[in-house]
Amino acid sequence: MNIDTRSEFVESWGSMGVMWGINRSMARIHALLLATREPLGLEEITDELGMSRGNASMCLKELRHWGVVRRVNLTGERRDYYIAEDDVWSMLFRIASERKKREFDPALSALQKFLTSIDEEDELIRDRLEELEEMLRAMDRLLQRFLASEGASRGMLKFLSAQIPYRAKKGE
Amino acid sequence: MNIDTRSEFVESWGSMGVMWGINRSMARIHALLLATREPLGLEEITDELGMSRGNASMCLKELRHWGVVRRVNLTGERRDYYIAEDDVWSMLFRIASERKKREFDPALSALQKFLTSIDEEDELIRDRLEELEEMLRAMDRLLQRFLASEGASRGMLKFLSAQIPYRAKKGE
DNA sequence: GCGAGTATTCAGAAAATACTGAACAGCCGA
DNA sequence: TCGGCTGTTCAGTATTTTCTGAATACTCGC
Repeated sequence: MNIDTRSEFVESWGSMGVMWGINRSMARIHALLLATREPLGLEEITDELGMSRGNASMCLKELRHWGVVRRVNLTGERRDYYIAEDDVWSMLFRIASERKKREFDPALSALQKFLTSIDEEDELIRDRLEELEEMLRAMDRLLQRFLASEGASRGMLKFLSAQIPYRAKKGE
Repeated sequence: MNIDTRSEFVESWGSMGVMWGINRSMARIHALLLATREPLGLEEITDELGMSRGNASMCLKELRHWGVVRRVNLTGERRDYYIAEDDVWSMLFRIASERKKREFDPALSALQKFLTSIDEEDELIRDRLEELEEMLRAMDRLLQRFLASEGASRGMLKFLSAQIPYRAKKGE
């Protein structure tokens, strides 16, 4: 295993974490565990990633809370060790659900409420906001469906992807 | 038009902006313009939203850059006025494309590169990362397709949404 | 109960991000 | 050319988010 490509993976996973709304440290720890066969102790993690024990401890707590990291006890060892769950998707789904609920849903209902209060003659505003509302509602239904069942969505994703003919990206 | 429901819309749109990676001020200005028939001047915006001229000016610049706000000149007026483009989706698409390129694509290719460097016997790691890679690749293709054509994607979204039988949300 | 080794917490430090407002620039009419 | 009005910029400030590390808590063998 090439250690450079591994740390490249760890770092870019860290950056992408932001996309899902989790912070860099958490995402880096998660990536490190994903990429490592042996359970890692707190110290190995802080050494490898250069972060404080406190931060690592809190991140691991949260990662366990999301259900993507598990604490294991090695026989004859007092220290705690951590491994990644094989199931990476569950995290993404839970986080996505959470954010939808916190950010998307309130915006959609505020829009719907506002729509009912627009004056009759205000066609320009009404039209464009109705269009917007329709699209958001469509997205809402899709998300609801998609997030409701992890297993089904995995299958759906693979299926949909298979339907799309190959199309080279720029530069390939 | 009810002014309270309007400002509720403006504020929650501001919060949702974070989801798309745009900051609160930008999203609030955008929402205000979306919800207003008449072109607004800088001062009206800063008054209504309680922000500084400097901040508003920079946000408007960026909103114009994304192509969702247009500057108009009222005859006989020296000041600049701003209106929202009717097309709200274009912003979401462009921002999504940008973020995919900046955050998603590098993570996927780092993962792919790392996969090629995993030792033969490392089945556990290889298996789970291959699974992950497959899903990300599927997502990549979908996004590529979806983001490639705004018009087609709108249609697709509406169509897919129409396919989903109605399902009440909790509490409805 | 004590001490060594480890984990957790959290107040404060540091870093990242967003915002302000004063200085400056551009424009126009007098 | 000057003065008034408006827009833009950006150095500095405020706010938010993240991280650190010392204090504390826990656990186990003695």
